[in-house]
Amino acid sequence: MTELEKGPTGRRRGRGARERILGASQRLFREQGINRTGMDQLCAAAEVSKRTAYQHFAGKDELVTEYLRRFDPAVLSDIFDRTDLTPRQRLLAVFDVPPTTPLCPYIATAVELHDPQHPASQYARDYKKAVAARLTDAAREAGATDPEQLGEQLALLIDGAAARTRVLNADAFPTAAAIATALIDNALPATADHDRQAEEVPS
Amino acid sequence: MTELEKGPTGRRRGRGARERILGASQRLFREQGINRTGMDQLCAAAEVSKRTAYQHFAGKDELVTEYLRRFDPAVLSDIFDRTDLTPRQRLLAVFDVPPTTPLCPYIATAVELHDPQHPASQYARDYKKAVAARLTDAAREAGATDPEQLGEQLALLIDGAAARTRVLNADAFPTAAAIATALIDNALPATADHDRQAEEVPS
DNA sequence: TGTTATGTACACCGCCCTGTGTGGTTACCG
DNA sequence: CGGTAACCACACAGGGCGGTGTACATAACA
Repeated sequence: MTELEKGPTGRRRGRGARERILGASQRLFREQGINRTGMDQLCAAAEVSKRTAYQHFAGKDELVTEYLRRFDPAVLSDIFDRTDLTPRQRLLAVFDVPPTTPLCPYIATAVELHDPQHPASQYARDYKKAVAARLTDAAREAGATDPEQLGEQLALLIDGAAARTRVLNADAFPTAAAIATALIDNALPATADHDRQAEEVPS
Repeated sequence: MTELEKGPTGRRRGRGARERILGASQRLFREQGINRTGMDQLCAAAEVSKRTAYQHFAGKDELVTEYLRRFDPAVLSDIFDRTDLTPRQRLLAVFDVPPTTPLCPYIATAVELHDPQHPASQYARDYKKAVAARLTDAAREAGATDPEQLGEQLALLIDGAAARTRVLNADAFPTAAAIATALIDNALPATADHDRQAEEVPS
């Protein structure tokens, strides 16, 4: 269809440049990092002229910020909105990340930009707080004695697994899951048996 | 000064430009990040001519690698070599980091360089493994049922606290310490009481 | 004292970066 | 069919980057 209509240089013509730019950002920023990905390369990968890119985004900073906002649906919501899991299972499902994930882009972006006041860094903070809040909700739902503490602890485990996976080049999420199990079992003394039975027969 | 380095002929070398360069690296790389610190600025801060810097280090990559090697004595050894602490106290002392620490430079470097094969990234991996090994040793000394698991878990907590502190701009080490306490109490069922008493009267 | 390693001063190179100017082309929509 | 918004091609500015060339100064040692 329209994909086959190409210009002199083989680039796709037509509309939807913004989505192509953001798509290329997802791939390149994760694979190569933000600082090592130039706008030239990015525009080439998106099959978009440089001029068009700067008509959609005021600058690279704005593009980076917008790039970070496109993870939420896939990561946060998909796990927490599953109703087929018990609250306890939901708390643990966060650690069942497939090894395809290179690194939490929020941490990577915050480190690469190195400026806590950068809009993208602020968004990363907000996102991390939102995840902790979600975990706290699930912990409360599961009947934890101190839901806020457990939520914050599990959030730290996620970040620890992400950072350690990056540095060691080896999956650290199983270790985090083991810690999470111990913490949850400690925090849910009364309903632990019931929940563990529920895991055997999810529905 | 007392810092004497031998040349090919065994003679003393000069006035410590190398040390000044590495000192400036410690400050600037941590404060601004590696990618955002140019060699010009670095040499100016070290009060060293650019030419001299490139006579001591083949390139920025080599300087970065050497910069990473200068943390070991201050962080790793100082804590683990304290004999006035019980093994259990040593396992927890790692989380008593003063809030002056901006971020674990090993994680930051690995993320910034973004190349797992870079010598500095490899050294970061080695260092993280060494820390985990030290923790495992202490865990074994403390009589943990599975020292390797506990060591790896505590190492993950350290990295989690570091990463989270960076992203949230708030100290996450207390949370990590709380988790560590729970894990240690779980892993040291028999000797827990003895160790806790030993804390009251360290020597 | 003279020699040599060490360090200085500073201009300079080539590269890549973000970002723009200009003018032409294409797709959609009334 | 005509208008307009979106897009393209390409060159280029301006600056920072890592790294070098050249010529000179100094400190330590023989």
